Amino acid sequence: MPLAKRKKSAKKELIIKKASAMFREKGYPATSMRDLAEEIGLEAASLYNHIQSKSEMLQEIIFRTADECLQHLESLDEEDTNCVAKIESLIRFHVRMMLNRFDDYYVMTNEWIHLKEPHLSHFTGKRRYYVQKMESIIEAGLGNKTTNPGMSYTAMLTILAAVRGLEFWHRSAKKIAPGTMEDNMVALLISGLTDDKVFPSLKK
Amino acid sequence: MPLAKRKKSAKKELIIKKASAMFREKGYPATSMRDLAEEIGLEAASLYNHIQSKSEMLQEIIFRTADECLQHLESLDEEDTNCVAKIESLIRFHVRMMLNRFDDYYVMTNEWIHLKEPHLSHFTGKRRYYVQKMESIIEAGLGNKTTNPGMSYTAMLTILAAVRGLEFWHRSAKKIAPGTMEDNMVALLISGLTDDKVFPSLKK
DNA sequence: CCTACCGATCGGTAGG
DNA sequence: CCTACCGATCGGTAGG
Repeated sequence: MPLAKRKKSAKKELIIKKASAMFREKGYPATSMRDLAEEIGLEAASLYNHIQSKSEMLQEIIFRTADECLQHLESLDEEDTNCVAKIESLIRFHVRMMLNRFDDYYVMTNEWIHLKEPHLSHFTGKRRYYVQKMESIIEAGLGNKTTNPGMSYTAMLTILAAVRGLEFWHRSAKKIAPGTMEDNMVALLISGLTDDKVFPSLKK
Repeated sequence: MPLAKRKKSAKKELIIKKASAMFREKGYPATSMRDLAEEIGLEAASLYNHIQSKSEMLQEIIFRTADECLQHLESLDEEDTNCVAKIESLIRFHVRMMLNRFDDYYVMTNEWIHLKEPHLSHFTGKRRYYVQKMESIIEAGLGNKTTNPGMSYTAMLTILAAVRGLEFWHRSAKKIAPGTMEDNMVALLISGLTDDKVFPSLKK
């Protein structure tokens, strides 16, 4: 790729990165292209030399991040570890995404409603696929004779929600170290799934 | 109160209820007063005979709901049940708020960022008070010799986040009944807190 | 990459 | 409760 094109592409990445931070901070509809341009040091009109539109940026942020999650899920399939280990891997992956890729992950989980069709359906379709697969991994971990109906669904929702809730920890003074937080989440959520009082049939 | 005033106040409540539903569905900044007016069957200008401004509606929705949560927390103090029962009561209260008062609860937890000062600080102050009190209840439930640092904080975050995550269940086909969902959440989150492998010192 | 500008839409007001 | 309208701001384009 010629130098000029590589530079332009690098600038596009910078713009999208700043956009992700602002979408996270103020929400997509409340972020104006003029705010974004100022943050970067351009006039608003100049942004359009690098990006197509505001909505295109939202799409890029969300689908890139979603595809990373899907890729991790597929890679889990190829491992031959037991199901509890797979659930732990899922928790750790999402916690790390939330910590290391805070803006992108937050925008994906909170701003996807502002996608326009057909991208909105495209996203919800991918998400439906992801959560179903995740639920089936949890279900396999619980064994055949689960006591409560819909518990694998509840657990899947709770894990994803718990990670999303780390937003408040991220915003706060952060008295707890990232590694400790990750371990705490695993302990709390896995122990709930491996507690014999709730799930007497769990295969350890 | 004279009849005319009572009627006007009832219409205000109707407007705020519709506003809550729209703020939840599309987000506060993406909801226009013209959309809201159309939903109710008025011209946009006529809304201002009943409400002061768009932001005033957001404030009313959020602070009313927040005060209900605070009131429940204070009432917990007066009970002399043990700490695990208090945690269970907290979980059940929030799950029910999420189910029965979906729009208001969702707007409070997701749209508070769009409050203007001084209301924004007012809200974050109340929330800080709430979560600290909630954390101290959980900490008391864990006993003095908790194994992991910051576990009561993690548990508090996880409980609140898990309830917020019920949004996806609410949007979905709802194969699981509300009562079952509530029981599942309690089982999953409480068992995590009462698991001797994680918390050997828990006072039951 | 900027100046200049477009049509559309926003929250809200005046006046009846 | 409506008509008519305000200034501000939005995403985006033309033309250089």
